[in-house]
Amino acid sequence: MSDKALSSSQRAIHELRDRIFSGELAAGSDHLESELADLLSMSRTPVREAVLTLEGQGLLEMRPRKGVRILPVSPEDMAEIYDVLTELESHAAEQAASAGYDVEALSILARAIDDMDAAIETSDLDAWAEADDRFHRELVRLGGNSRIEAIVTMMNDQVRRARTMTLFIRPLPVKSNKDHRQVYQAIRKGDAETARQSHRAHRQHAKDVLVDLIKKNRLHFL
Amino acid sequence: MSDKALSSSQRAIHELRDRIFSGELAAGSDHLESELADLLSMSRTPVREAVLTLEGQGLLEMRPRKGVRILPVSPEDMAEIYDVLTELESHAAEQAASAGYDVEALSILARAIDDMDAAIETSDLDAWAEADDRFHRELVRLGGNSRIEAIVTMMNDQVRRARTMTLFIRPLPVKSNKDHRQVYQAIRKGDAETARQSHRAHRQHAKDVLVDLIKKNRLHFL
DNA sequence: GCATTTTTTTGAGTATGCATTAATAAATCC
DNA sequence: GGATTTATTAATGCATACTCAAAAAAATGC
Repeated sequence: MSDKALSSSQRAIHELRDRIFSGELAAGSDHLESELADLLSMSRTPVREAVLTLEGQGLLEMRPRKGVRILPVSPEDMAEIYDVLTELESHAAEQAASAGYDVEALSILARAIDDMDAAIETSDLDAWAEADDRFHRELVRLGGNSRIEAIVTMMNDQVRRARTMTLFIRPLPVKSNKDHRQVYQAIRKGDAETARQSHRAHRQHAKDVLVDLIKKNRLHFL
Repeated sequence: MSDKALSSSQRAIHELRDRIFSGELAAGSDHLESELADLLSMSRTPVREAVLTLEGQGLLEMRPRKGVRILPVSPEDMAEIYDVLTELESHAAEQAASAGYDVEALSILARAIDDMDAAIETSDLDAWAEADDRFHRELVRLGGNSRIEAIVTMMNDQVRRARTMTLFIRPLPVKSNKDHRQVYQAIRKGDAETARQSHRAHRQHAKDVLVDLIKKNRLHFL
């Protein structure tokens, strides 16, 4: 409906991203430019442009003569990424708390928390993941720093496959929503320092759980 | 000596970056792809590739039919960027402190601090800026997170022009080195929390000074 | 003289072809 | 037979040309 007037480059970016996230283009696999061009039924030019863009986002790597490599994510990468997310999201939480938003402005956040609770009730992991993602995205948006938004989006993209994989092996995130509520309350009260530290602790814990999970399950390159 | 075997795309990236930093390609100015291609004596293809890359780094923006726009940096942008730098560098400081580096491993840091002192003695602002940059780069490197390194580099590039401009209007950073030494000492002692908070305070202060300076001097778009 | 339509221009997006050079295979030498 | 050189292949990097749509200019109508 909307990609009617989408350029080939743009289409290439989206289609490649989708295929990377779905695993159709597997982590660690190599692909010639011409192969990708054939796959997407376009010439090499827009494919090259898309690849260049995605390389900048850390999703793949151009290796002259060896093809485009879909970057795998090691446990070390996960740790790096979660540290970045921890720092930047906590800052966003702090800023959001300082901004003095009213209840109305925080409704998306509240909704996401409720949805997570509901999802856990019904053990609907996909719904939980979606709501969790919504919570974090909105939190960062409320932080009001467009660069942080962009970086966080990038980092999340980099771990998307890993998160999908682990979603069904990890323990049910029953406790997690207590953290979310705490962050929410702190923001509502305008308590910047508590918002910051609660979210920081929340994220650090998530990092530990995930990295551990990946190591334990020998998912060394996702 | 080194750009002997450099591809046109790579050359385009470097030359465009240099011209953006020098101001030869002025902030806010628009340039057709063909114009840039002529400027660099190459075809549009490698120029487009370079432009795409630099767009990903936040240095310019492609606006179809209107040309490539060199992105200006507003005081709000500066604030955003410094907040990112503050969070990520403090984390690096914390990690560096936790890593248990010995004196030898911290020598570059120590050297940079000494050089800043010397530069202030002789009021050599360029030397001071260079050493300051060296200090921050090394600190981030010691933090051991490659993504943080990349992001910090990107953010620094985005404010490079602004920093050059303000270097000669800002007050002599005489006090600044006390902060640096404090961070250094904390890292040496392995005191992660102090390292983190000292650097955080240092960066936050730097942000306030710079943003204020830019506003006061009406340098609204650098 | 202003608004609206038509024409022209021009710049970006894409396909294509070719030159270059790295990687692979073949051939030669010891 | 193994190692080294030479020949072949093939993927990339780049230039070029073409298409199409947007913007500017010109022409027309009122």
